[in-house]
Amino acid sequence: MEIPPVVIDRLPLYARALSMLEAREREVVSSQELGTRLDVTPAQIRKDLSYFGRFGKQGRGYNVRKLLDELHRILGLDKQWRMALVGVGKLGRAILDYQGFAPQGFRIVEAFDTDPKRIGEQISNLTVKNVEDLQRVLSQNPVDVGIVAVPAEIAQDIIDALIKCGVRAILNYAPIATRVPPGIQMKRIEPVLALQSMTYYIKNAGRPAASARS
Amino acid sequence: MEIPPVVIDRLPLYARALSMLEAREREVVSSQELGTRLDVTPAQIRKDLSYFGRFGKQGRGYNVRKLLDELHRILGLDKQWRMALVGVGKLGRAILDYQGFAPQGFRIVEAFDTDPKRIGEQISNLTVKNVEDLQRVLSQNPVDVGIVAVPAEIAQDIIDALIKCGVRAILNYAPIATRVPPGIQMKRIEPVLALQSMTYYIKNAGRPAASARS
DNA sequence: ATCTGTGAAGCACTTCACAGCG
DNA sequence: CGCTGTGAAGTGCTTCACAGAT
Repeated sequence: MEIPPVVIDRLPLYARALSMLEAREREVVSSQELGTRLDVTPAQIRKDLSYFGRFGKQGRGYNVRKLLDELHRILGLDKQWRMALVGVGKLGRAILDYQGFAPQGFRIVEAFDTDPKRIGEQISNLTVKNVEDLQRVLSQNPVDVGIVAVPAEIAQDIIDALIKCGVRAILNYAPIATRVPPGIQMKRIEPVLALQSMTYYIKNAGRPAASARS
Repeated sequence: MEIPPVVIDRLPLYARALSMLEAREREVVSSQELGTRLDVTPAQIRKDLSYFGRFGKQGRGYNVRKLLDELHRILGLDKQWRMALVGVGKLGRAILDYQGFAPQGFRIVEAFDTDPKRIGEQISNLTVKNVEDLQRVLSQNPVDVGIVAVPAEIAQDIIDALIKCGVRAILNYAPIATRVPPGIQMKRIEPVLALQSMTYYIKNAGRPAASARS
């Protein structure tokens, strides 16, 4: 069955909410309650889950632990994922420092750059390697995901190189439209675009006066 | 007229591509070419633009400069936008350091934290202030946008406080579902969720063998 | 000849509403 | 009685296809 991409995008959201409930030792949750927490309609949640099976009990709701396990399995979150970072400028360093990936099973195991000043440098237990060695390094020790944190001008080349090395998913921080062949996943992280669409909605509201508002 | 939100989300993308073309002194571009660069169908681009007016010339295409100006006006990018950052941990510092906001007219003019060790610290020309003074500081000198880079546990409280201070748009880096009242814009930056949905598609492909691939 | 602007058709996603199970 | 699972209805977005402008 072909599952709508938006559904796949919501599953991690559900998984995260369930993790939180599990940490609080909640045993059961209804689509109603989950929906209120996540700002998603209960019908949406039930429909989304129904693409994958029947995980609930009528009259009761969903067993938190069981549903979380199912979602992890469905999303492939029951494995460790190896990632390579390309670009260790300011942004790249912040990504290496970020404590949010590892607890979810995403480990950065290689870091690359083009700048001779950075190559060889030790950051967060990794030695920065030359991008020219990307192919050699990754063919000996493949990774699943590439994280791109290079200037826009070279982002497409880096992405092409990563894909040649067998990377199947790319998390792209470079602010530019890039293309990947079919079958390769890519998601962009674009704070500026996010801001630029929000301004559309707030541009006419007028900044609140310096005095007002409680 | 009510414009589909997805349309608004694409406009900044068009604007960015046009900026690039303008920098290369391109005068005219067709929906066809723009679409190829951005991986959007030409019909989509024409339809999107048609919500706002008639900007093209039949048989020729769009004047790059003129269309870019129109998009800037439509999106409210012809102004400067004042932003306040809350949370100056590792992530917050990286955001303060980020060179991508200012050139697009987005300036971080205040930084707040709860940690006494950080309050008073000078980072990137800003003095970190106490979150308890948020209300006082922002009522004297309002900002348009709040950037939230605090731990998940306090993100909702911070968001509520920002909205009380007249902030109308929020860029949220905290990994948690939060709610905003109607009329307030919020976009989330969630690299982990992005990874967790991509794994669904690649989980069965099998990691390439250590030797293979050219 | 080329490329826009746009109704109409088509497709994808969401919500409804209720049968059926616990 | 409460809540799931799900066809069917409804909504919103995308693509088609072509009239019309240059």
